[in-house]
Amino acid sequence: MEDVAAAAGVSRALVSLAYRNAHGVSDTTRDRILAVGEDLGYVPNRVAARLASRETRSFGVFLQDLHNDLFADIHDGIRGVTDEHSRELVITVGALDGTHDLRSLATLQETRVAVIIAAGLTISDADALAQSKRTPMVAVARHIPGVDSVTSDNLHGGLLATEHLLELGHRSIAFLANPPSDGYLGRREGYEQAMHAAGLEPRTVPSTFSRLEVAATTVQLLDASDAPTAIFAHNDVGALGVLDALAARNLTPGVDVSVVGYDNSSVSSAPGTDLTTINLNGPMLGREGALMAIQRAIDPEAEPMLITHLPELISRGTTGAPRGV
Amino acid sequence: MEDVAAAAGVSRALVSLAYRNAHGVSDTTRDRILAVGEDLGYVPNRVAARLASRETRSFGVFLQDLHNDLFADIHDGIRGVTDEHSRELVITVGALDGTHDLRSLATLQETRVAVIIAAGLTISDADALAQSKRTPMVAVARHIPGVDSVTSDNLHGGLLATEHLLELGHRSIAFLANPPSDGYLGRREGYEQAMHAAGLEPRTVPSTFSRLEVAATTVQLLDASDAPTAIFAHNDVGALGVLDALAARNLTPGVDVSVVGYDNSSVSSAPGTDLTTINLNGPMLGREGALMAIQRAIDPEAEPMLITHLPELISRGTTGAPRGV
DNA sequence: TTGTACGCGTTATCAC
DNA sequence: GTGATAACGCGTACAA
Repeated sequence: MEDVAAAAGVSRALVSLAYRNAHGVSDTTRDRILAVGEDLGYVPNRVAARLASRETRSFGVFLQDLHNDLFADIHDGIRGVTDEHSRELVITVGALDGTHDLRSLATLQETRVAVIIAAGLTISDADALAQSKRTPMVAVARHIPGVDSVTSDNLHGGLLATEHLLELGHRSIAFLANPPSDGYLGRREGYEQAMHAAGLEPRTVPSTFSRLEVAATTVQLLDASDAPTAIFAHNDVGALGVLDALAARNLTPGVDVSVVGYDNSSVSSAPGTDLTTINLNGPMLGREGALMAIQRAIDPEAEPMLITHLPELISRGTTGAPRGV
Repeated sequence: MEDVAAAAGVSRALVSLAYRNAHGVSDTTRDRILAVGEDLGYVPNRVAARLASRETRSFGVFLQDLHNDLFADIHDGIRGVTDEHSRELVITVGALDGTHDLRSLATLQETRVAVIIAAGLTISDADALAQSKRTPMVAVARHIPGVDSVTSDNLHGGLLATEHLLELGHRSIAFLANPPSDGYLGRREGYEQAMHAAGLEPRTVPSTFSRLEVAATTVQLLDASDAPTAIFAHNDVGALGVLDALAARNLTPGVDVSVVGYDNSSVSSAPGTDLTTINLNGPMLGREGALMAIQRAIDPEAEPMLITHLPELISRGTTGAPRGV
């Protein structure tokens, strides 16, 4: 930068202003400076810029699992907003078993991002709250009390999914549950409430976030003497695992066994998948999360914000009446 | 940091060393320093650290499309290596239409990463080469002359896929091609060579990287009077689009129409998808790309490196003999 | 272990 | 309105 300034016959400060399109530098001088910079192969150093500017322009983004299309949807939503507001994104990725969450958040904090937009955190409410005291955080797809959150009513979604299956005539409905953790119990509760309301005994089968493992669990379930006629999976990735298991057993989704997922991630609408699911609307959650982050960056002291959407059922081809009804 | 040093009764330099687990700090002092830091709520500033250390420890990662499982695979492979070597990752994401590539590379360059690991770049060879002169680059899943590359022989893969279909007895085989660009023509050439060798006329249908758009193109193809009996898609995402189209027309993959993908991204092996494909081995490409980046960081002047794998066919359920054979 | 010169911009504060 | 000067920001590295 020093060199550019010297070669252009101006001060370093002016070079800085020119590169940032700041006003206070005449068009002619700016063009000249940029031309000289180009000539000398000067590339501004963002690290130095961040340090010097006490950085408030970039947001951290935590995405739990790149193999889950929902997080690609959320990322799309976030970037749609941040691109428009010319905010940079610092992205970190979790791990399927949730062991990366705290480390990723620490990284973002150490990078001094203005706000962390976290999608799919599996840490406890308490840990998340503590974390958000240090660097403001927006939780996406999860409600964390005391922390800005953009979420959807999971209990309601669980009710919708289960009631849909009940209305189709199913009585033997299993729920493939994710590992229990703060903030991810609503779907299970919705399922159990709906079952109880129908006078049925819930059948909650513990499972994981891995498509393969859900498939394995489902195969066992299907092979049992009391196999359910319908399966509600805690998310779409799980539902894909269920569909895998049905394929392995040569069963047709929606005919032999009904399947409901959760998320409406973009894969679920593909004709070849055609999964009945609950619409979480990842792109919208991402957009709103980013907008909330912008608000939070403006006023760090404001009360925690909360947006809760009411999810809807999207009925597609993987659900139908049980055999013999 | 100043405060921590004062409170612990040591110098700033020692605090720095303590936080980096560097040797030259006695265990007791380090523990004391960390305790004091914890007390004061001190969080080291990575931005400052990067600037001060003239940064050579972090790698930039460019992933073209988060909706494509291949890039999740590649990311997994990269992180497996970089976690072990305690290298940080700065991640940027492209856009389906390739318009984000240059901007993402510029961002990584401005962030002064040691090496950029780029997966799925769609810019021209010339642009990529020019870019790599500024910041060393490793191209993953693509060979760029003059740039470190970890790739797979796409022409060979195209041959394998087509020959597989020919051996099954297919004569009417269409290739759904990606938009033409440097470095992504091998699969098409392999297809065309194999067709010519069999005395058949290639039928290359232009398409895109979007699952939805490939599905739409395929539906048209299936509805034509001269619909092919087999379809080879330029990648797995495309093949999923083809499967979508088959589902929409109530056709069974591997029975009514055979489908071959390309990548063997982790979705393709799911029992419910069970896609015949060419194994690109994303996790391995990622690992090798990361290892190559480490080499490159050590010796920026070494000759460009190139690893080319010979891909293999993975025959699964979406291919079979054509009807009537 | 410590002192201290960096690294590389940004952002007041001024001068014309 | 244009441009210059100089004081930061926050660690790291190297000599002492």
